[in-house]
Amino acid sequence: MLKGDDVFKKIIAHAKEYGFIFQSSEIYDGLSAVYDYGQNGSALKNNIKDYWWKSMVQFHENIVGIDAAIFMHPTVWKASGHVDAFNDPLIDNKDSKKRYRADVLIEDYVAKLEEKINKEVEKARKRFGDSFDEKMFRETNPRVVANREKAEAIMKRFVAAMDAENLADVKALIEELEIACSMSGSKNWTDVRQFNLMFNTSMGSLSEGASQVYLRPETAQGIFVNYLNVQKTGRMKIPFGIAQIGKAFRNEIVARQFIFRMREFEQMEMQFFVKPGEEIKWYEYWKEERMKWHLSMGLPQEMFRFHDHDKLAHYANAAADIQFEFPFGFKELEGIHSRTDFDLGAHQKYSGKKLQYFDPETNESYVPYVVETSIGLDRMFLAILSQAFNEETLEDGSQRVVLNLPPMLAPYKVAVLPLMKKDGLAEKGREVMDMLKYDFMCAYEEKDAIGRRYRRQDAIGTPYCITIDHQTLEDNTVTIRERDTMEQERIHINDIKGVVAQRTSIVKNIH
RNA sequence: GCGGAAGUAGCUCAUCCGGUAGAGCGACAGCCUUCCAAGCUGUAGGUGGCGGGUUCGAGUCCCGUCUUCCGCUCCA
Repeated sequence: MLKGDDVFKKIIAHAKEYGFIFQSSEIYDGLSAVYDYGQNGSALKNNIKDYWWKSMVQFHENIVGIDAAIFMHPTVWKASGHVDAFNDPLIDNKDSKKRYRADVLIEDYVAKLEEKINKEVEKARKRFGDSFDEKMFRETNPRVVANREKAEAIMKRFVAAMDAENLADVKALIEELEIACSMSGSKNWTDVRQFNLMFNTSMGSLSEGASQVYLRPETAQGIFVNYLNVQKTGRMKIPFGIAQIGKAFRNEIVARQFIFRMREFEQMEMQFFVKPGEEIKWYEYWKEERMKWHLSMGLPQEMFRFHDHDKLAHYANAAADIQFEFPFGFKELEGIHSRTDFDLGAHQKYSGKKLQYFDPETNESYVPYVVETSIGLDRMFLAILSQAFNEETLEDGSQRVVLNLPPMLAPYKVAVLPLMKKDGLAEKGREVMDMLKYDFMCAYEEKDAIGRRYRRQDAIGTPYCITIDHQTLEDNTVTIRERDTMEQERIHINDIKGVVAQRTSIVKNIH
């Protein structure tokens, strides 16, 4: 992979120019942090999905796949903690650039008032000695009463403003109270904004009476709520896993870096259900397995590293990222988390349904522990694309831009190129095309010089080019050109299918 | 969100101090050519991101807005 500041820009430009990634709604000036996959991008993305799915589901007897809906019962997100944890009013100090939760600022202010009251009380206690009647003092001392009434008024107004979703009044309150940023001392605040991680929409055709539902911010909950369904109908025995690929939505405040952080994105997740006490063993197992998976695609080892989390989320007792060295640095690509029994436990509590597993060996029931592997499909796409993108200077001094994609992931596996249109070469090319197209994604091109067509295929990462020349008409042989080396060999038409299948197969990548 | 930069043809860019936009590549059609882009001919493609303002006249100056990139901030 190339490095440097310009490379990322080049990759983005290449992704657009060759039909991999377009900005969403581009003709309307685009929609921020939303992207569309074009003709080649969707093919590459599907191939990544396919490889992941096969690696997780097809190659593991004890892992099955599901496809849960994006809409889920609103209580799911209460149980998961998403509703409470990510619904905060935020405000920024313009001078220090420091971001605060508006509710915390106000509550801190109120806490200070209470401190004042308590100091007042303590002072009085010393002054009056044993005869001090605290209750009486609190109810009658003018300063205490004033502060308490002020605190109560503030909280009342704050709660009312929040209930009415009147964020302007929350800001007004902060300004009236002259709350200053603790870092800069500045009172120069931005507007208060509600940070809603989750997108919401209404279910039901009439807006009144319709219930609010969320677009899921992660796919995992679709697996958890189906845990019992799958376990029972699939007669699954612990340990077992449920995999899923699907869209998720997060209303990121700052979404950037191309498809690295998008508002609509796709996750490939597998939740592995294990016996309590064995979760760390499986956590270590999946960390290694997932790293092997990345390396199986031929991506260089030095571009990956583990990053263990020191600070754990509320649901986890161990967590690590697999980071990839993107053109803009090492960033999270995949997460492996030991989620304990937090999710199933929470759903058991909220739903009132028993989400347990009866272990015939020990003759006891328990809520399984969960080890999660969760990879961002779009990030994987970007990792592969940025790793594959290369600008080469050839021996003759000419340049070529090539995507050295793993052959099994390439949008087109093979391009069929008659050397010339005339002399029946085009017709022969069509025959070859018809022979191959049911087994492989094939491109066919007969326009322009052969060299130019090779370069076009290089630019979209087609690993093999079949060229039909005059000799083909005589002995039914063609040349097959390898993308990375540009070397050619002559093979019989009847062997093309086998050769391409062998060289682009997944099996080649499995150890 | 804050600060900086940018936005002109599909792509990369030009257009002097304001005078109604051009090139290369690419695309398309044809010619030539028996193996690694840039031979020949022709054609299409732009209300200069969008909206206002100043001006006789704005791609050019001013304001707003959208989008992208970079830095900071944030990120279950």
